[in-house]
Amino acid sequence: MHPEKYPEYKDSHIPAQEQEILHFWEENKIFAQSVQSREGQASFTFYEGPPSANGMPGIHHVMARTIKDIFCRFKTLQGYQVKRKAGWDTHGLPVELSVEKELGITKEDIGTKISIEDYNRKCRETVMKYTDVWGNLTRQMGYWVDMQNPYITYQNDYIESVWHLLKRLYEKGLLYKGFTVQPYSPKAGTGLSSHELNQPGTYREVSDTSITAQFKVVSEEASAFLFARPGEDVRILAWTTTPWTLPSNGALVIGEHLHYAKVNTYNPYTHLPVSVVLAKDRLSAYFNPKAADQPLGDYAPGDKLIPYAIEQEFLGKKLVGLRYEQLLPYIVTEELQAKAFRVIPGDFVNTEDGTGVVHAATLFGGDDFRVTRQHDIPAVVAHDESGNEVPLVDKQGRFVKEVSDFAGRYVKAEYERDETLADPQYKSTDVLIAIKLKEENKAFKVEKYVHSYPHCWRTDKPVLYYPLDSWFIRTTALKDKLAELNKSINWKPASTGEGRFGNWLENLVDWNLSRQRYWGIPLPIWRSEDGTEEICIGSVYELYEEIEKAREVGLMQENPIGAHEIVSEVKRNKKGEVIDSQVIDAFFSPNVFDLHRPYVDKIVLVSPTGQPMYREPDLIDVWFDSGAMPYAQWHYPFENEAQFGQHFPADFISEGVDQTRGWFFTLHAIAGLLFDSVAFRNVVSTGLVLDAEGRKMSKRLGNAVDPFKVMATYGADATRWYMVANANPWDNLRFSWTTPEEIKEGKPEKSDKIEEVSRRFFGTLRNTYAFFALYANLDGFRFEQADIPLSERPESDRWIISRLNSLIREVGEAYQEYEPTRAARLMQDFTTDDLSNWYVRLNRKRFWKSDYQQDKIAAYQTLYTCLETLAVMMAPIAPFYSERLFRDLNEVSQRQAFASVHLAYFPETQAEAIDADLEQRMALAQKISSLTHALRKKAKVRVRQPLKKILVPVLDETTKSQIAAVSDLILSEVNVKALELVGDDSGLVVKRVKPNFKTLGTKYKQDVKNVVALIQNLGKQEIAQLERTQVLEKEGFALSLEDVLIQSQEVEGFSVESENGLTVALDLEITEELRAEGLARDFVNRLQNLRKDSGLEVQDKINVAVAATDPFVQAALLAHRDYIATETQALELRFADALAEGETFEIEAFKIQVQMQVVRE
RNA sequence: GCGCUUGUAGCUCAGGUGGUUAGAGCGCUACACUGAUAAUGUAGAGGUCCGUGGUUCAAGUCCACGCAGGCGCACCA
Repeated sequence: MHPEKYPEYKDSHIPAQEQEILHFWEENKIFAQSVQSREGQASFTFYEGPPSANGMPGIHHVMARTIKDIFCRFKTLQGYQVKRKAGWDTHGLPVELSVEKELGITKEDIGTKISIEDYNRKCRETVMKYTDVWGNLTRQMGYWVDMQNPYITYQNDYIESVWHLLKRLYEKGLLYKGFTVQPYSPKAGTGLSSHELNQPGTYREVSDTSITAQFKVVSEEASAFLFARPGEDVRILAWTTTPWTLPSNGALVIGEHLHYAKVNTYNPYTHLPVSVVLAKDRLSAYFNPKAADQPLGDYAPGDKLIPYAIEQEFLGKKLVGLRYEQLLPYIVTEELQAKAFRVIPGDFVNTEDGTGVVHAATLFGGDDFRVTRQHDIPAVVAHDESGNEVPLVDKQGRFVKEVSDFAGRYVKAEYERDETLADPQYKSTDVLIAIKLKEENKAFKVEKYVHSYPHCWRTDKPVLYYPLDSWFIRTTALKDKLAELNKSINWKPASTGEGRFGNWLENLVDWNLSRQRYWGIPLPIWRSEDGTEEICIGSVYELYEEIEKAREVGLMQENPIGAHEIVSEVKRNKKGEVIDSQVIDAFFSPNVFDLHRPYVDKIVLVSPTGQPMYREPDLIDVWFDSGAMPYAQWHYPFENEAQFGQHFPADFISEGVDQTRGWFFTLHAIAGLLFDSVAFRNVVSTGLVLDAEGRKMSKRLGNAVDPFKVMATYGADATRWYMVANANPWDNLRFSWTTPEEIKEGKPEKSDKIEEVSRRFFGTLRNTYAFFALYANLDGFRFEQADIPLSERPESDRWIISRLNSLIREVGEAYQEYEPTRAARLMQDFTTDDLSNWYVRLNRKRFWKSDYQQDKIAAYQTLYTCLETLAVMMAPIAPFYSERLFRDLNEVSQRQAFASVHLAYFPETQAEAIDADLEQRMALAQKISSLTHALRKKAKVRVRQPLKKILVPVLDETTKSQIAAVSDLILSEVNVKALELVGDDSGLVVKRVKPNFKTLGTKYKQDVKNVVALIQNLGKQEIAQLERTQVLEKEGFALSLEDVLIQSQEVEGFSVESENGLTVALDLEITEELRAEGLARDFVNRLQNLRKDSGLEVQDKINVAVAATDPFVQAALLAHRDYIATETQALELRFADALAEGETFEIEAFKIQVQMQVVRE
């Protein structure tokens, strides 16, 4: 059984309708069907970037998920099988912070007030706090993703896959232990996160000893330009506020584009002549201008004023590569001599203070570390007893023994005990270093300097930037490959791929995996205490086996991971005695063992030489978790190997642009490093959703938009459509809408774009459907007849079908190219402009007037086809209304075998139905109609008044025949009797020429202006001559026909309108005959209104009596009696002298009495 | 600071490879239409194309330098 009638809706509440559709989907498992029905077809792989269920979803999630949904649905319509597994990101700092907030604790309390065990248990509970809300959002917005079997990053299977990947990296030599330079508090013995460093009060004004040191330039070929005479002492000046880093100096950094100067002067401490190099902008800080004119030779040691002379100036890049002598040679190695002590460029150098030259100590500064790495400058290091490389300052903040002069001394006075500081003889290390440098002619200036410096929030002591152990993935080793692979990825927008992502890859540094935290995937590496032996565990079973080894040597009492189950086969004789027993197999059965901390920390393994090995305490970066999802979501390689193979790499992913260095990178890196492949082929990076003022949405500002509220007001479709159609997904979206409360309060000045979409697009589409349903139901049209061939349908039908097919092609291409905005706008324009405003408006009469014959059926079929096709094409963006529309149509017609639009197939373009010429003709018809309307308006002649003719001057034959073909359409649209095309020969057309700049520009260059003036002043004869002979000589210029555009802009004797070269003239003369017809039409109009006001149904018949005194009116009505009767469905139109009762119509100056009676059958 | 991105009408956005009158929708104003009617159509007003300089016969479009907003990076997830 299927319905006979198309549903007609009165006063429909859209969100409620969407609820109905949700129920339909759920009851009939449409989502599951949309996947199952594509079984065996090519698969289209989509990866869901896991959201953290730890926070509430915002409106931007609707944006991101709409984009994901669109392409998954589109590909399904194309016949691909699109599985989409949901996922949850469950680890990481935000979870920890929210737990700490909830419990009112800090990181400090972990291990004391709360055990790691309890803390992690709390994290596990908290992280899924909002899953219900997320589930609701997913459902409400119509986002189809498989929430039944999501991957969850904290699950053991997931962790095991991650471990497997880490082990593979380890085996390839891509996982190593190194260090990063981080803020470090020697007194607390711990690194500080930037979070901790951003606490109020950590940055304080302190007064430090600052030293401007002299670095002696090595005289060689590259530096020859600096040496004015043999044996000259040339030194580069560099300034530091941390003198304790000077023994570790490895390079000097300059700004390539900064200006530097070489100055001849004397050292203020040793009084020796010296030539120093520093930034030109900094000269005034080091030299007194009063001494500028003083001859160098006049200087005597001890003089207050030290003379100086600027010898030469140059750009910083000239200094790059120069070598200098090591300042404090405590550590001397061949490698250092070969590679270090060079001038290198750095983009962070400025001339606000110092000398414009920055001293770099690889291990004691973030910039220093980065810039020296980039230029392959080795770090200055000592060695401990085990031969490991160690920095020149130990973890307590003291110089190591190699720094002989200061061995064992704290590098900062603040670290000393109070008694030590109380000693009047005490001199800080900074000061001692300054003294030493002064004595050795290596200091140019020493002074106290007040600046802001970070302090540890726990000990109040200054922090050091210090190298701390970290585990890294050697991404730099495969940098080129990653960049190469990136080129094959289709990025939307392309600039994110080439620019943001491409640059990131170019400047890639090794990926620091280490996090000193509690809730995350533990690094599966066990190490002996001396660091000489280590093992990386790649599976739960491997861990089991290693524990067994440890158990054998007594390091572990039991094996918490699992057990081998020994299965024995025992044979007994009849008496029940054992005659044979045999171990036939051993199965490993894992225990329920949480792979998180603290449990894994308790596991001690044994090295091949018998040393105990302890787990490296770090957790891994949660970004590795999410980057591992292509593998770990399937528990690959332990299970689902085939599944994985089929679904790698992804065809499509999409996330916010802020994920560029996040998920996009980690996916790419892991796939590139381990699988020599991209992880995704197409990626749409979406922009941000901002508030109406362009500010970022945040809880703090209170401008966050609640997605549920928006959808409850306008429904998911309008919200989705608005987001897609309004701007490209990669542009930021200014989300503007008016809440129901604001409407009540009356805030009309705020624009509401969702409402606009809802009304303008969905409203029009609903109206168009309602129009169709109304008449189709009356006529019983159920699309039972065969399709009427296009050739037998009228021009306007063929036109809209042609437009529809063009639309199918364009929309298909737009989706295919991941341009959803283009697709949405195309469909929107088609619906409002072509379908509703032109096709339906022009063809209304065919639906309600004529008999139920071929022409009418053609009209129904045409409109039906447009609506149905539109429903399928818009389904990816507006899954709800498209479903409603499709089902409302299809339930009656049963044309398609699908219960849901989402099971249907994307329409194919019928190339033969596209008629470019027809589309051009119709465009002309639209333009001419519009111009005619404009003329009527100007003359204040109402549309119901028929007019005699319109004149259209046309010069070329193609346009002529095109207009002729659509003249009937135009005439009925504008209510004019005739359309006359006037050609060249009529003598009515006045021609105008416009310069064609494209040809003129290349031909005349500078003379263009003169030629243009010439062309604009061409007379009638000259234009005619140019047309005839193709050329015209005037004032020395040889014009050819292609240099001008000829247009007919006027018609003699008529008022005209023109646009883009098309001109229309309207004959405004109204004959008596026309006037009578106009009156009849007005009469019909009034009568129709009366019918409607009286509440008659469309199909009701009436009898009409008219009393009109004026002879003109009588004659007019009589002459058009049949017309009036047909239009108004009057069975009888009777004329009377006077009527006792009834309505009075006022038309022009006439009063007409009318009585109307319904005819009941 | 570095990198990416955006800036066009009151609002939201279009404006291949440079071509002279810069467009659309909404909003506003006026008018029209009235068997799609809590719809619809037509027209009008509304622009320093962020600024400055340059290239060019010609710049919203190309180049340089700025200004403003947004995002990312600066070892934060």
